[in-house]
Amino acid sequence: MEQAEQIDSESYEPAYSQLVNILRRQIAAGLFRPANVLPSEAELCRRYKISPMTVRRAINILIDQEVVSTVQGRGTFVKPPELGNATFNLRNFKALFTDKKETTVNLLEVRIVSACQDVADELNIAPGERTIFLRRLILKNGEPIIYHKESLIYDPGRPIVEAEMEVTSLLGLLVGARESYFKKGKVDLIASVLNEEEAALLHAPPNLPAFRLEHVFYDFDDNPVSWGRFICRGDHLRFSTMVGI
Amino acid sequence: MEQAEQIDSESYEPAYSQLVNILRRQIAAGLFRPANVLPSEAELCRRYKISPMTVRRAINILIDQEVVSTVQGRGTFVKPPELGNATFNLRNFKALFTDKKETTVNLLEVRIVSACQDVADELNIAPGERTIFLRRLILKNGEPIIYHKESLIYDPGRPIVEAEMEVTSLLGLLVGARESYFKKGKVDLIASVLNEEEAALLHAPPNLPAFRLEHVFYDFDDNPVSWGRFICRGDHLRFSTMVGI
DNA sequence: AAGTGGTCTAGACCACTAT
DNA sequence: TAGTGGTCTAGACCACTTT
Repeated sequence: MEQAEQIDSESYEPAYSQLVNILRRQIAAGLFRPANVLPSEAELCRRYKISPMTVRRAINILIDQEVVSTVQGRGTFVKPPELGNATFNLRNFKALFTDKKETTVNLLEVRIVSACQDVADELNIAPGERTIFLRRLILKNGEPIIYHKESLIYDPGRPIVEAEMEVTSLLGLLVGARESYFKKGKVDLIASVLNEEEAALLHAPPNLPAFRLEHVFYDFDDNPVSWGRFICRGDHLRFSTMVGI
Repeated sequence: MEQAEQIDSESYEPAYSQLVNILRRQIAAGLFRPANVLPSEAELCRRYKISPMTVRRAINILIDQEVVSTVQGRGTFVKPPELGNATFNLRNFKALFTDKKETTVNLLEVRIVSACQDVADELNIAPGERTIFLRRLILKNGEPIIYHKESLIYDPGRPIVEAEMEVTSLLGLLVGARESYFKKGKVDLIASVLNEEEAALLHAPPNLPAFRLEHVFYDFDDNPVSWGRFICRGDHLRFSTMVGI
């Protein structure tokens, strides 16, 4: 039969990973179709001469790749691709920042201001309390593509405030290139259009479609520390992903 | 010391999962901070009286939760939360569909049409070839919230065409509730605004911010079979996620 | 040399499903 | 009862880093 592929125990690639790839290839080739059952784990052990734990590990990986699902006592089944379990990540968004030759960050404004109502709500403080307000413009090859506004809790005792002032610390938010005083963050993606201010800064027409990426970061006491939003021209950013194999 | 928590081998919850939760709680509580090193795997074996494989499994889960990272020979380190590895899923989008009491789908149009240039490009056929063109309106509590346009390869020999005609098959795309003739799909998320047609159908003003969710599905020969887009009012949909713990 | 993560084995035992 | 997935052990061996 078509059982040509074997696992090379001498390979640099671990056995479980080889098996993942073998099974993915077989599914992609149509050997197993959605709702079909895969060979049992015991059978896979025999075929590929590996132990049950190694087979199990491979299956577990396929499960959280959403390629198969298992039913105890019945078997392992190929899952059809579902639009509903597509996931989008910020790789494209991050790529706009990470090329340091092409990307520059302009700090437009840093001010200590009294929190207005909505900032106070987001940061869980009383209106009028002092916050640090930052505005940044991210340029790629000299062209502005992202506008960032951020409000930070003002607390002289919290070293993060000083660090965040630096323009470079923006990268820290994105790729966590340093020790962090944050425990967690909440991130929202919202459909938007450029208002007058944003359009002017981004050299784009008002009402251009845009993504708004809002973020709130929390410290280890679960208090919000930073609230901000990225405004991204819709014509410079799209999220793309695959479902299935 | 604070080593109160132990693993209950009688529990319904597997040991590896218990350890994942114990470590997550300890990190969330600030016991281990970003850039700190976790106890070694051997140490965790001793502390929790479990075998190396079980500890390893827990660590692997924390790794792909992006909570920790490992360096061979050095140790396991707590990762700071990073905006850049936020991922968005379509749970909110799916939720707009799945409540069958509140949701109805109106099939506005089904026609066999000659493919125009852009549809031909997407479906990898010659312009003028026959395709099936569908337009659907998804209503929640009687209010239109999503507009769907789809073009399908017309091939009498392919049973999917008949199945796709049914309005209910839209759900199949989303949750894969049936056997599938698709191998994979490509999904794009794009910032948009409503045009006149969309605005009229969705009872919304033109230029309202909107998400455009484009999809192409492929068969097992990697040929595109379906191309379409969902137009979603931006005020009815937002994507939200967390980073860190 | 000692300590760390990383892979793997060869079985054991359990829970569930089919027949 | 026989076959399936699911968990777990107690070690072995390897690659890497630190001292």
